[in-house]
Amino acid sequence: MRDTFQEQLIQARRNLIIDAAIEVISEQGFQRTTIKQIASKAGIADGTIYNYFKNKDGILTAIIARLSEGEAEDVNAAEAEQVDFETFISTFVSNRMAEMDSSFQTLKVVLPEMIMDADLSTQVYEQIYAPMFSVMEQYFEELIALGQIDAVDPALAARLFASPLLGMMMLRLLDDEHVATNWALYTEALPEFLLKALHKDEKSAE
Amino acid sequence: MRDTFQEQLIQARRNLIIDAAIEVISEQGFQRTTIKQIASKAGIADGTIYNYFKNKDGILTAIIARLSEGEAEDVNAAEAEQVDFETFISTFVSNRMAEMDSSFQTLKVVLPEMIMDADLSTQVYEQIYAPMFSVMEQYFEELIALGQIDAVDPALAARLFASPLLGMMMLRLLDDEHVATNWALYTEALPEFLLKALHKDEKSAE
Amino acid sequence: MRDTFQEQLIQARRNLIIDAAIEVISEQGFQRTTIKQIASKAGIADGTIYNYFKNKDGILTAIIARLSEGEAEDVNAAEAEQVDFETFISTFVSNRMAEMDSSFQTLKVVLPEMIMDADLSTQVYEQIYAPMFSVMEQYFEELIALGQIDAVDPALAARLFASPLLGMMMLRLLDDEHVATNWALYTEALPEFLLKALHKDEKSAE
Amino acid sequence: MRDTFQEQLIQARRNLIIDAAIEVISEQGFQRTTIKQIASKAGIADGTIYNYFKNKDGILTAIIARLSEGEAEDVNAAEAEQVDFETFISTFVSNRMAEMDSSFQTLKVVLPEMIMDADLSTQVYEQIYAPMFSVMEQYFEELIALGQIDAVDPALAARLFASPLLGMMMLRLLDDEHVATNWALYTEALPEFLLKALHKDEKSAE
DNA sequence: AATGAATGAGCTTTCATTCAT
DNA sequence: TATGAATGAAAGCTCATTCAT
Repeated sequence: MRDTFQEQLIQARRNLIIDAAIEVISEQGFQRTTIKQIASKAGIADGTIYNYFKNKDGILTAIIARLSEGEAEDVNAAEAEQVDFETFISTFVSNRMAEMDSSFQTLKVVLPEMIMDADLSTQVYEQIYAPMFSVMEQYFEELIALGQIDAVDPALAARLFASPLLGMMMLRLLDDEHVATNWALYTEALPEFLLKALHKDEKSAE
Repeated sequence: MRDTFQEQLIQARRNLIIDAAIEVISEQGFQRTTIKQIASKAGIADGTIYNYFKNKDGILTAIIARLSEGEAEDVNAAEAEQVDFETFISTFVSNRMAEMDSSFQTLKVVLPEMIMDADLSTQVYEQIYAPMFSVMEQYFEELIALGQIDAVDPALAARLFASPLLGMMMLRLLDDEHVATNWALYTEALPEFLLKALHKDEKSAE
Repeated sequence: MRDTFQEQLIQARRNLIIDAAIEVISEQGFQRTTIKQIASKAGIADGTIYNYFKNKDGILTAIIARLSEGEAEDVNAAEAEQVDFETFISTFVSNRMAEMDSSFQTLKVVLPEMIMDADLSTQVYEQIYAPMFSVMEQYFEELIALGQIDAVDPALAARLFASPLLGMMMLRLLDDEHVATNWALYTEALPEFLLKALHKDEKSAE
Repeated sequence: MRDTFQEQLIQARRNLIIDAAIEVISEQGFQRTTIKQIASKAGIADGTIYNYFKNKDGILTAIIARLSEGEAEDVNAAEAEQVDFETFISTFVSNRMAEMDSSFQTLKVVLPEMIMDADLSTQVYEQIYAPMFSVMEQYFEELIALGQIDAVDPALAARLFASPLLGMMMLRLLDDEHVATNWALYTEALPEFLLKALHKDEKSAE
């Protein structure tokens, strides 16, 4: 009981620091951000941070860990529940788009570091994206087997399918104004875009 | 004559340094890369770099400048020549994909910095992407007017159209193995993907 | 109470550094002195200096500030109290000579920088010497009006009056042995020297 | 003949560099001045300077050497010719003041370095000032013997005598405007100032 | 003899990390 | 546990000096 309370306090403190870190780092990058800035934003002293994190990299690791928390479940769910393709797409799109929107600052922190650090990239990719693609590949395999989409390499299909969403993310990260202000519009437009792009071409079947 | 030769020598030296810089920075990021590392990779002394670049940022600027050299021409060309949509897409896709492939390391250097630095992002975005989108928007406006694609906001159409390509870039940057090893395959698959996704839905027109 | 104690600690630290700086700089000049040398002489680490001073120039500024602390008061006092000329001279001389003696090392630090940097010269001059001359000029104007000294430009009189003192300073700075070892003797001799030099020439008045 | 011509060429080159050096150094000090700046002002390449001077310090040495060229002769002359005191003073003052005026920039270069470097100070002092004071001391000894001035330590008398001149130099170096613009006036006023200050006090003799 | 590109030692400054309080 | 002053390694950058041309 006491331990649990203590642990919760510690978790709260860690979260406080992580929140502050994300806010500052998302504006200027991890390297350019100093421990002092993070501590100052969190309203604590520099040294205190080292009671909660081993070192500066530990903060980044914690930020990444937070990112992987809410992932891949609905994909599994969709697959498990055998929802039809159209429903799956719209669910998938709105979930991913909502996710990107809500964790935008975190992505701004993590993605540059992933691009710059091969090890980190591999680690996060295998942890977050690989499982997602794995599930999607299985899903697409089934769809192909069912004849609902054209027969292609499922791995390729999964990545083609994901690409517009990743592209939206890229545009958001690059501060494209139209995308930033019309996020909802893109969330609406994407399902049909994907559906048409992936759906079996009726004419070619004739 | 002599001046030209001198200038060429200087340019060659600058390129040598820029090449070395791209190589090192693409592996560990701009901030983490030291002048010593770049100099060492280029086979010269630290101080020599400052004969060719004002400071460390000057190197980044030069890398960016190199990125903007080969941009936006064929888009203009396509638009100017009024090529039909199908041809335009496949040309556009293969050009962009080839570009991304060849300047991959440079993108690995520049993109993280763009994401982390709002000013840099704006500058590069307006220099490279904005013109591209501007041309594409005009193109899509015409297509809509001609009834070749469904009537939507041209800005949105342009971004939807670009998103799978940007998504491919994202996957490359995140070291997705399937994308990296099958780049050619994706270059082939994308035009049809885009064509179907954007083309006027015949059935819905009936 | 706590704050005051903290502030005193900080002041003590600053003084420690300034003392060390004066000692080292007076021996080899500001430019030639490294932060490492000052820190080493103060018995602290390089970085610690930057907790107390913005940068290297900040140390010089602090040294100059220390110089201006004890200036110009007795001149004002003498002027205000309308002391007779003879008393004024001997007071003025012994005060100035004592001042130069006690702040000799500081002068060795500041003066070369003043000579070499026009901006600094102007700043310090206007802060320290200009007020002194201004008061002295008023004093000499009165003396001339009272017929106690020959009628000359008060500005010139003030500077002539100050010149032997500044000359003594110069000789001290140039390590003249006789002046250095007989400072007290010069302090005694100067008042009469000045009195005779400036006093109204009785014979010429006849 | 050929050698002499060659040597003259070399001397001319050296003088060109020294002139450029004095100009630049007098504005910002020796340390802050770069070889590049001196070379640029002299209209030659950096490396060329090293054909005429061993290193940067060699330039300073040459500047100092130039300073000692025109010294101490008229003092000797005056002493040798047994000119009367009044004439001696006015000659001495105008010579010294003219010297200071003409070699002002050089003094601005050399003096700070002398103050900052004990070895240099000793060297220059012994070379330039010590002989002057030595001759002056002899002169004052004679004057005292002749009863023309009060009996004091000749060394002290010589320094008191020199102090107003050194004070004028100090004021010039510190950019005192009144002194700078009225140099001629001070040259006129100083002889009487010194004469009265040093002359035997008739009243006290009564 | 003149050049100026190359060199690299050495400077100022920053900042992650430690630790006495 | 929280603090923040102290630390010192390591960075970017300058510039006296060298030397191939």
